[in-house]
Amino acid sequence: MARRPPEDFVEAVLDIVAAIPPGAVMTYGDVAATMGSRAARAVGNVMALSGSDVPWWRVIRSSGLPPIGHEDRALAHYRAEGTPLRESADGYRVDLRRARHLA
DNA sequence: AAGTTGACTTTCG
DNA sequence: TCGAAAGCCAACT
Repeated sequence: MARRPPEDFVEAVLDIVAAIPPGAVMTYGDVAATMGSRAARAVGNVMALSGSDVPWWRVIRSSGLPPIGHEDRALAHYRAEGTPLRESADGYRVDLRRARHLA
């Protein structure tokens, strides 16, 4: 199982995530791409382990949905920061078109 | 060295 | 617009 990746990888991810301005979001793929890699999954793994110290809710999937199991908490943050949301029938999803932050 | 796993992405029907 | 399948990357056993 994938446990904690080397600190270099972790720090790189945390640095990028911490650089995302309030009200904006980035997809895992974008974060990975910013690091010069496409390890979207590895990024998610890092968030799951060390994401406690960074605004993890600003990192979401390409679908505009936050990580599985954290949709509720993320929503609270989005509403507090004024992140553009698209309200759906039984849920919501971030308006990537406007909230996406390019590094 | 080969197989498994994961807060993913993209393509196809 | 949605669901299933395949693809990819980094790390662990």
